[in-house]
Amino acid sequence: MPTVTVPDIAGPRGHLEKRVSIIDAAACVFCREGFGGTNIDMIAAQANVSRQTIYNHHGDKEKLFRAVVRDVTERINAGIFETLATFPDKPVDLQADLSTFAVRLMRNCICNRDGKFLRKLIQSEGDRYPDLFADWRDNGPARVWSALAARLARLALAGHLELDDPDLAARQFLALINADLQIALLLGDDIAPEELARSADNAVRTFLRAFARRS
Amino acid sequence: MPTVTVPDIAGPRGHLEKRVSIIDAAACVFCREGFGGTNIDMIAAQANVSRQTIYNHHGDKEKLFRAVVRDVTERINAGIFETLATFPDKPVDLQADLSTFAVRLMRNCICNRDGKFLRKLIQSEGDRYPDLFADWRDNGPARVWSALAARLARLALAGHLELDDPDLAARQFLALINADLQIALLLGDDIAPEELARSADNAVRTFLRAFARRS
DNA sequence: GACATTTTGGACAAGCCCGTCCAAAAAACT
DNA sequence: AGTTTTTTGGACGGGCTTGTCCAAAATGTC
Repeated sequence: MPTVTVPDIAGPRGHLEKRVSIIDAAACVFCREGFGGTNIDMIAAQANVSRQTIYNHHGDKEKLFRAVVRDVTERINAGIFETLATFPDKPVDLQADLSTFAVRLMRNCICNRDGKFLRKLIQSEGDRYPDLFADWRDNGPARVWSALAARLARLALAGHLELDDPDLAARQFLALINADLQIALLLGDDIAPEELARSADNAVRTFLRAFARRS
Repeated sequence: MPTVTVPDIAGPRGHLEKRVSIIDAAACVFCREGFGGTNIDMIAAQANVSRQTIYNHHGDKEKLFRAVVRDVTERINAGIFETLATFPDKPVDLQADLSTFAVRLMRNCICNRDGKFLRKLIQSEGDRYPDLFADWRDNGPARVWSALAARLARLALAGHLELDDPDLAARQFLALINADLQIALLLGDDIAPEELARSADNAVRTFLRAFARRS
């Protein structure tokens, strides 16, 4: 009986190393070329692996794609909540503390490779594979917003902010952070650290103009 | 000598009707499927035209794509500046006037089919055809920002706003407008008018909290 | 060193799609 | 009606890609 290499979630028992190397390379190529523009040979070359090995591990172009998406979304979600944990609950200098927090959020979650990939993928393949992103759609942004909203509400309770609607404030905080970077993000350029800092500073200044407690 | 149908900008003298019908259908399909995922037969079917006719008119898949992009960007730019002309220079009720202006901007320029298409295309094919969007990149957002900034500066001069940096304010105005709609825009959902109005209202309220002249 | 598992590279069939050619039909024009 | 232009549909070659098969090589395990 031919040992069919079942692409289980746990993996057969093949070398994990190759497995992740393939997913990594696939993410890279899929992101650059899109699903339709990618062919397996590109991925094989990028991963330094024979084409057959890819089929052994993942069985199918679409299955591979799904595996990549799962991988990326998980990593992104983890990164976001990790960064949210560094929110300045006891701020010394509200402007400065929120600003560095914003920079962290951008750097770790939005401007990095995974963030770029997810945005691109959701927009280009979102309607073709609705189920693929359904999970992210339901559990991604909404949970981030409410987590951030909770932190902002605490700041309001502590007397630092004046908020009517913490959820709205959270969304607007994130929107302002993106204000100066939208085109760069759209075009996929990378962003210099100073630019990032400047943009976060602008965002937080406006945010506080709107929501800081009037003295 | 075989009359080579040159795909000049002015068109040979073939039926304009077919010409635009093709470009329209192509925009539709390219938007849905991406460049790589589109095949000419889909476009032919959608346009009720034989495949050969498409080749007669536009000669090439890539040329057709470029024509579509040119078409869409032109229409978008025109729409934006048309809408910018309706900016409330003499506001009666600042909140209400800016809010309806924001709604117009969203409806006419960002949430419509062309807006969706351009965003999707820039993100998915932006790096493969850099020259295609170079024009938009240089003349699109920057000019919109400065036009909007000029309008905001006028409001400031008239005593309605307090602005340090009108350009920054313009970017942040646009960012706030998008705050509540980001996911819907990313996923390509259409947005109910009431939702649009509510979101514009939220954005303008926060914008004015930050920038309205302190009484 | 012997055995089991994985990986490799290359060959291969099947399918898809682009772009071309062509002759017949339709439409537009005079 | 007669002529010119455009459109149509179908056939076709060539290229590329996916996924499979297989035997040889590499790698790891006991």
